[in-house]
Amino acid sequence: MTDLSPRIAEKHGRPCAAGQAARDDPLVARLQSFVALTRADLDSFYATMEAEQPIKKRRDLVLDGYEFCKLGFIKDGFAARYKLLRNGKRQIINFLLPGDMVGMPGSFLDRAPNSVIAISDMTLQVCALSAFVALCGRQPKFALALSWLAAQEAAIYAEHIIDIGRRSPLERLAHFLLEIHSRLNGVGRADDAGFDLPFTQEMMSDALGLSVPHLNRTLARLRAEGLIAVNERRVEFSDAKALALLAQFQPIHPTPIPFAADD
Amino acid sequence: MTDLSPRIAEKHGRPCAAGQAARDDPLVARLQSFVALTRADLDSFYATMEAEQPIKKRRDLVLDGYEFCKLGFIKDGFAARYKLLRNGKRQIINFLLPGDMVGMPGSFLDRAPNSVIAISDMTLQVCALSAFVALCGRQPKFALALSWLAAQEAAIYAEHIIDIGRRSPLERLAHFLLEIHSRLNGVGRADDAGFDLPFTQEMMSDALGLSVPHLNRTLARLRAEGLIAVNERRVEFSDAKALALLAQFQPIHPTPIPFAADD
DNA sequence: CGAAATTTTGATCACGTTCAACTTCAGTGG
DNA sequence: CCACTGAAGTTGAACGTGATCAAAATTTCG
Repeated sequence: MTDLSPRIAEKHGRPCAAGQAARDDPLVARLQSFVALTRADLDSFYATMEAEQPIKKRRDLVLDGYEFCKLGFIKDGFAARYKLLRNGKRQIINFLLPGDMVGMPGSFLDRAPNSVIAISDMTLQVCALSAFVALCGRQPKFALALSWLAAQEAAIYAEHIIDIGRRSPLERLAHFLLEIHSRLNGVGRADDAGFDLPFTQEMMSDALGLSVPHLNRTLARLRAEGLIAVNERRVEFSDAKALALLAQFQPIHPTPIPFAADD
Repeated sequence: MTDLSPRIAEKHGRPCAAGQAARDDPLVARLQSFVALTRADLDSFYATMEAEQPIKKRRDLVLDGYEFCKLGFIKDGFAARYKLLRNGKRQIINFLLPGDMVGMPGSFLDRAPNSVIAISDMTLQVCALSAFVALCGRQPKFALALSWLAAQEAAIYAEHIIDIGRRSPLERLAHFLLEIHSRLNGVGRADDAGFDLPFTQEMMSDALGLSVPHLNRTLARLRAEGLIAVNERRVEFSDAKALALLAQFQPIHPTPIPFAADD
């Protein structure tokens, strides 16, 4: 029904055009795990983008309570979605990594339900939500891709609820490290052995619902038990097997969009 | 681009056809808050449904770790999305109310990341994910609607993270009651004064990351402080103002899908 | 009605918070 | 080059909240 260019004949799950783009665009890398994108698709996608914005560390990207109607895709850098409470406590809901979306769920609601702050220098691709909607009208696969991304987001949040609600601090931290590693790995920002932690302990404690001292001790315990090794912000999984077992970690993999026959 | 029947001429945000359907279908009631649906739209939507399934209380709808590729829409009754951990603890991620979706996010991943169980008798409208995708190819507005629903889901999860992570048990329970009330109200299952609680205290404690005794005491405290009144499973908000202040509750309202000119 | 599930109450204790001090390190300007 | 500053990480001691376990009271349901 849509104008799928017949140029690509490959089977599902193994797209497609533009290995080029995939290499420098983490979002494309993510999308290609569940939807085939032709070069034409990518072109019309990039055409909806307004600009590639550089963002300074510590800049607020979204403000809790305000209307927000852009869609931002992180090309590089890190951010945190959080909420500040009356009592001064902060809960980090999620860390945003390359390939993640900034306007979700804020742009879909009358006002953003939380804030987003850059925790490193970033580069962002931005478009108006209405422009993306228009694109979806022409090519429904993008609307479906959006749903798929949103579902992944929800699945990640669900794990965070489980982390904070019922996992012990040790399991919680183990699960967190594995999750971040898995997500970074999915966009080519980590290797099998480990990754560079882009967060401070204060941020992690605010994400995991712990106090900073306790997070610190818990991290020390993971080290003491020989599960991880940390130096210079780099985390190595000394015993990935045991760590995954401790955390009961199940990686999140999207299923390909089940297009009927063609595609 | 899609066949929007010109039959309806009303302005945005105030749809449209089929007040009939809206009255008995909570999903339609929800959708109409952010997308205009013609009678033709509804017809093609209902046409993708396989069946209207009655479900018995305590039935498992989705099993953690198994592939699941249906989309279920709750017409009536209640369910809980949860995860069972090795240590026997259970975390309820979300309660599913009339108008909620069952296959989110399970059907979008290679395997469901959590289980869903019916906590009352239910009636469910079910379709294959692939059938819904096909519908979206013909009418992109449904794909967008799916994204909007997913974004709402994510926003609700985000609040749960904040609840469990950084709100005191009292604030947490207050927030929970207000959230459920607001969601029930949105599909015509509650009045301004209060609502019928369809959950046991054990379920609520598993949702809020508390022990049953502590949840019970916290509930008693809300009563003692004159914020709510409970009898026969019915919750009345004696002092809704104070309750919302205590919980820092901000209701979640979707913004209309920003279609360009027409529609 | 009887059995099972749910709600309520009580006593004890462990875990994680809080608060405080100290260390380490990177960046900056004198 | 070193002193200064502020941010981040580390360690310790005391306290309090909420878990745990147990049992009774109450309600629901087969």
